[in-house]
Amino acid sequence: MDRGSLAAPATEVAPLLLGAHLVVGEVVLRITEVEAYLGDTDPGSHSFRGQTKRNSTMFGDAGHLYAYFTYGMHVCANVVCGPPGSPSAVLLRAGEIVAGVDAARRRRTTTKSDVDLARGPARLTVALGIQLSDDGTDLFSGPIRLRLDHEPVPFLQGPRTGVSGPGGSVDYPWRFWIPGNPTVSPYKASAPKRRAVV
DNA sequence: GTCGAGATTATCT
DNA sequence: GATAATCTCGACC
Repeated sequence: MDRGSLAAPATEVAPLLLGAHLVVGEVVLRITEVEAYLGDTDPGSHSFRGQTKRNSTMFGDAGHLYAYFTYGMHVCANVVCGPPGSPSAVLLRAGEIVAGVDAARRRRTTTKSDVDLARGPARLTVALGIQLSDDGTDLFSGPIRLRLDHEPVPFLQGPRTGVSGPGGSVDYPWRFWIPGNPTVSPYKASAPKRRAVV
């Protein structure tokens, strides 16, 4: 697999990234959860509203890193995919540190367990040391490297829970994750215990 | 473990 | 001035 593998719709690239390794310095992350963003189809995407200076990277060539600030405090990392002109990307939501745990944990002192080191989009970037200045980095020649030489892994896919309402479901949050992995986001549909009504 | 509210800043209208 | 692809902390079960 190489850069060409990323020149496909985000919904097809997303499962390819599951189980892939992202190498940043001495830290190696195994991707366990991603989310596909098709800019011209998903209203939730930054690019849906048109190209701006911030998301211009997402309009560029596949195989580049799209990093952006969110909520002022956090950085999220995406892998740009699809052919040029298609503002699609895959958001890295969660991962598992398989090497360089020390370096990752050093950056995230608030985190206790190794599992929590990269459980979450913003946490992931902190653990890897990805900054806003890394936006546009080539994932095949830059300091941040994406390795797609892994074996295919089983994965699950599903829309956001609770949005299955008829007519009102304009949301298309294509989420892909590796089932059974502890690093996958815990906050999903969680059925309310038996507390009072919501 | 699960639920609810606050924090904080770059970017866009 | 309003918004946002989130995280953390405290409280409850």
